Amino acid sequence: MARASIHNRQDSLERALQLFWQKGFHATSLKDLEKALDMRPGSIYATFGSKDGLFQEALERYSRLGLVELERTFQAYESPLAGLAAYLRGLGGICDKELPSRACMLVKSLLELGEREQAARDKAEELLAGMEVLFIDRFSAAQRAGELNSRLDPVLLGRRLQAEIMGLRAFAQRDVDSATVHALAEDMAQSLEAMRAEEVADTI
Amino acid sequence: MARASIHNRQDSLERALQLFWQKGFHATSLKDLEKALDMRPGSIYATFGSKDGLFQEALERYSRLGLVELERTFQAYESPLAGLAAYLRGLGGICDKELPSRACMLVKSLLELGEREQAARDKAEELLAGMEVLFIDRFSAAQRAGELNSRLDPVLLGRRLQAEIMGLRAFAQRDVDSATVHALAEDMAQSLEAMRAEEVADTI
DNA sequence: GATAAAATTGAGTAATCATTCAAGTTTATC
DNA sequence: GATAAACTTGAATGATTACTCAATTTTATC
Repeated sequence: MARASIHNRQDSLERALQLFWQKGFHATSLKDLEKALDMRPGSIYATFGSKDGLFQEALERYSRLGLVELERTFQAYESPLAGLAAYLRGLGGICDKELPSRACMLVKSLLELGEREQAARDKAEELLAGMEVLFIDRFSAAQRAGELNSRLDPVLLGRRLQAEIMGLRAFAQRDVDSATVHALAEDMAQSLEAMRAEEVADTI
Repeated sequence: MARASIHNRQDSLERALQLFWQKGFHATSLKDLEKALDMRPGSIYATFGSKDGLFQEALERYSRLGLVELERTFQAYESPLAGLAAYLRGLGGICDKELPSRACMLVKSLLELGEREQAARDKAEELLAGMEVLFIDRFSAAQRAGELNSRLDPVLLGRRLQAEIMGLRAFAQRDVDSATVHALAEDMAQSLEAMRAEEVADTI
């Protein structure tokens, strides 16, 4: 029948993801991808269709893995607010990890891509919207659990948290000490925890 | 003697700035610049040296104009804290303005540029550091004026504000309503104002 | 108007870009 | 081992990239 793919598709995609995350869409050439994937142009195009298509698949993979880690963090904490704070504190250590970039790949893409890469741009938008929903859900859960004053707006809080994370990670892209980013994340986490209602709200 | 430059240097630089801010460094081609500046390659290179050099000058202009607006906002308010809050609220209207991009050009550059554009990257870093200093100064002034609890760290607050602004503007780059960004900025401004010490601290 | 300095032009460079496809290689099934 | 399907190869494509430079045009001064 057929020849088994010597290059695992997921593995190739992961390598492409690392490269795109580090260098961005425009600065990543097909030559770079050929080297990173150890594949010749024909194979790359047969497998992924186009540079643009490969990039979009990389975006989806990035987002999927990010969501998994997010959910995993949430599940480790019974309190929704504690889960969100823990996620922020985890991001404080982003400089200590060996990552292709400290900035979020979705944000990098959102800021880099223009009309000529509309499809990929839309993809990044869509995936960011998905993340936003998750944050909002957590704040809603916190509210249901009585952790949060019922007058606060989970939608606003979710968006604010997303903006805060975007900012933290963009800031971390600067040439700054790990300790600085840790302190920043800790400060953000404390702001979040300060929203915790002192007493569980009475349900009349 | 000489022929007077028909293209005002500042004017050309402004056009280049608009283009670079909108499309980023890599996606802006010399063809694009030729059209926007109405200059032929020879003139561009005689005037600015290289695409990279032109970009760095554009970065500097962007930062200079940004700093002017920042200082102007601060001077309009006697209270440092009120000035910072007003700047944040002003950013809430960023979607209503016709700008090349809602995201900060320095942040876009920081996230886009790699080792191959090290000089421009360093320039963006340096200019961001300059902005950070301004924010820190304002928080220090607020502390001296007794607006801020003396136990708070102006350095941390300044960095946090910069991260928050980076986040707000990156978020505003998403396909969101103007009202959403206004609400986000208002929320951030209120957080800032909530730091105001209720009473002026006693100077023992 | 002659001269010279400065500014501009635009065709041309070599390199790189994403992409294609005919030919070759590998593998599964008979 | 023959067949066929799947996969890989890599030279070639035409477009685009940043950049150069000899020739030209413009302007200031005399």
